[in-house]
Amino acid sequence: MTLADHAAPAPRPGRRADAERNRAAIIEAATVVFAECGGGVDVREIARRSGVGMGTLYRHFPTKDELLATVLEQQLDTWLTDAYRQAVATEDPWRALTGFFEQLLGNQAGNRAVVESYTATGGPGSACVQRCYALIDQLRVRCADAGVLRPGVTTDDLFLLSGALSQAVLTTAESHPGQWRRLLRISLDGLSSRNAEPLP
Amino acid sequence: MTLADHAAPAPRPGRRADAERNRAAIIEAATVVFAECGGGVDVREIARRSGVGMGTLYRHFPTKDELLATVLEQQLDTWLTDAYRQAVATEDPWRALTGFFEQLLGNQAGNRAVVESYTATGGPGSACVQRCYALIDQLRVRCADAGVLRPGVTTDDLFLLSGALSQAVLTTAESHPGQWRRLLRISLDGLSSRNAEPLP
Amino acid sequence: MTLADHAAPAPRPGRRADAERNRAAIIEAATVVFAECGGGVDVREIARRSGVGMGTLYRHFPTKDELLATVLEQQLDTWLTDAYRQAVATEDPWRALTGFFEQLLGNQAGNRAVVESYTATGGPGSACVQRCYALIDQLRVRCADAGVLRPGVTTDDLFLLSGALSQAVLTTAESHPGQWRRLLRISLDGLSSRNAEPLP
Amino acid sequence: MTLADHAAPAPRPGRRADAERNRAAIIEAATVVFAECGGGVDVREIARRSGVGMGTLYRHFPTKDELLATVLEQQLDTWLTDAYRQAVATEDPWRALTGFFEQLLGNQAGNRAVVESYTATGGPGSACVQRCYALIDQLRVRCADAGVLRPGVTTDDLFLLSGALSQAVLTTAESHPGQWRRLLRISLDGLSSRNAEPLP
DNA sequence: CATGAATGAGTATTCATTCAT
DNA sequence: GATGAATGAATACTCATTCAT
Repeated sequence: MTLADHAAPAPRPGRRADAERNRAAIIEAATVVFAECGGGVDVREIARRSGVGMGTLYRHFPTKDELLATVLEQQLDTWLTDAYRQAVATEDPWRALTGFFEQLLGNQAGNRAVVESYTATGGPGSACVQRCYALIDQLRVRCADAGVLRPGVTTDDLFLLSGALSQAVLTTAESHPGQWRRLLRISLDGLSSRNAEPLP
Repeated sequence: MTLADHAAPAPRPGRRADAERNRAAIIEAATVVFAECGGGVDVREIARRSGVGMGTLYRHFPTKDELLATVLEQQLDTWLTDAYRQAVATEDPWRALTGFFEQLLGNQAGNRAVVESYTATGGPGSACVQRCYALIDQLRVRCADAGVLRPGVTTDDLFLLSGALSQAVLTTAESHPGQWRRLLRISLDGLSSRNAEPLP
Repeated sequence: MTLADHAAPAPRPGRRADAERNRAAIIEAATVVFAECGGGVDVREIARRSGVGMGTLYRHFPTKDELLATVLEQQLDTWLTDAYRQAVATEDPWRALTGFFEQLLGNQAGNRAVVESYTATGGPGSACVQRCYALIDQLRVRCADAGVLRPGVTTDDLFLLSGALSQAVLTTAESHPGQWRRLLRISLDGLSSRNAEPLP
Repeated sequence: MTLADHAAPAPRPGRRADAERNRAAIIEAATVVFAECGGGVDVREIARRSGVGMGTLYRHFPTKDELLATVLEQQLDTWLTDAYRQAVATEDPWRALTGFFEQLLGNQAGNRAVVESYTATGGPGSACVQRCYALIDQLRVRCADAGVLRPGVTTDDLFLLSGALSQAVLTTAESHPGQWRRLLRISLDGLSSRNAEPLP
């Protein structure tokens, strides 16, 4: 898997320029609106902020859910790409893992819809979740090979941790921004090989 | 603070018996329904399962939110009472803290509305949150005094952790029940005084 | 089968008076509106003319289709009852059959929705269609026993004829009202035993 | 009136060839789609099956109704031409009339839009209806002159009969294909001079 | 006081038609 | 001329809350 596979906005050939611009406007507006208001917002609000009519919106995304999914996937994808880029550039396996979490979570601050989707299904859609899972798995293996990871820790554990922490990120987004970093540090310390007790 | 302050149903004087019975029935039904379906359920479903009419329901709780809050408060109150009872009965401060989390989270397994409320406001309502916060504070102090708690850990940290973990409880309720215990163990290990690095 | 089974408006016990009044108002308005505009009308129009809110309408009829079906059934039921009453009171079997058709079709003049439903499914709903079918069957047997009916004519034939003629009733409702009676007469004459050639 | 007047596609001079080809493609697709799905189909479906864009479709037919009318006219025109050809080739006036109906109705089997249009306006559009009416009139006169037609039967009667029977054709298209022929036979027998009673 | 019927603004989605490319 | 993207009013249905019985 390479970075380029996901970072590009995927310009479809033979597509009219303004259509592509509208599609982008819709996604951009939806990203903001979903993040601010959660998945329950009125579709009209998104259309309004996109500057397009309802029909246009529904031409590009045949369902509100599809739009939501697209936004979530793209959002998470961007974050994953950023986080992964930094992780591979980091020599120390443990720092790579730590940095990955920090970056991924830092991006989610205040994004209601993403966290909601974690709540509902355990992930915003299989394609993207799988990628996230795969990345975490890579990082876990590096740490395990280096002997810095607590024995018995699974990728599932790390993945679940990311979900739980994104909840914390959201909860504290307004009242105590940044407090989640303390929780992250605590959890990661619990994951270090210095804690050798078997997990339940 | 004593247990009795909160555990009793607070019988209001001059209240007809059947009114009290209705109120109890509403809360009982709402507890089940909110837990199963989340805060988004139709109020009618609650009225139906309570066996009372809509008017009665709205006489006791002028708003859906008020009913939700009441249910959450009572729910959490019960759990806190249980958890606290066990905590005070436990000599070892660390075990007391551990047991408290375990019991509190174990109760939340599958309760959609409670976790949702953590998501939305950072807590299910001030009165109850304060009590929870106070209990956690007591447990933290005991651990800190005994020197078993990582230095610098605040009550806010522990409280936020409880919220994050309830998210994990819910996420895995159906697919991987019990996996949250591993996360709890990891986090708590990160809280032990064996990890002495300062938190961010 | 007796007349009373269907003619009564079926007052449900324990039902609030105004609810029943509303239900009646809705059906009445819907009957008019569906007849005038066909099944495609906006539900709001029916609510408006009923003098009730949308919610009330949907409380009584959970679906537009259900309302439409109810109206059609009741409409047809009333007509059937009228037509049947006259038929049984008529000694001569052939006149009974003739009168039945005449009365049934005469009622349908200008009712768009009823004819539409015949178009779509071959009948406005099984319960009522079955009754209609059964009545026609009775009349057919009487005629056949009396030897006045063309041999080989089935109830299906008569039933289909009624549908085809209701189409004619509607078509000519405004431009040539009453012309359908000529068609009815022609068809019925073709059904008399004076025409003995076998049907295809 | 000759056949050639109507059967030809009326090539408009100064028209580019591909425009004419598009127009033909649209009509062809629309014919199929309207027949299958009725007049309520989405115009897009027709554009899709035509292989042309919406703009092209609306350039040729400024309105959906206009397209529908065109299709119906051409459709009926073709059928009429066929039916007429056979009618003039038939010596016996009664057989000519009978064959005309049979052929016309046989073509309509399963064509939703045509029957719908009969329902709505009493005919698919004046030009074509007039031709149909004229043909029926010719056949009626032949029969009347030969003394095989029931006295008093008008062209209006026959025309209305054709509409009523097309309803029957559609109704039974799927469940009892061919049953309409029995009804046709019955009605035509009612039209024979053997039935001499005056019509209402 | 209990009941549950009534309310009506709000929501996602469709489709005939127009217009920029 | 052709294309198909954009438009936006229209439509069926929901649900928190009120109020007549």
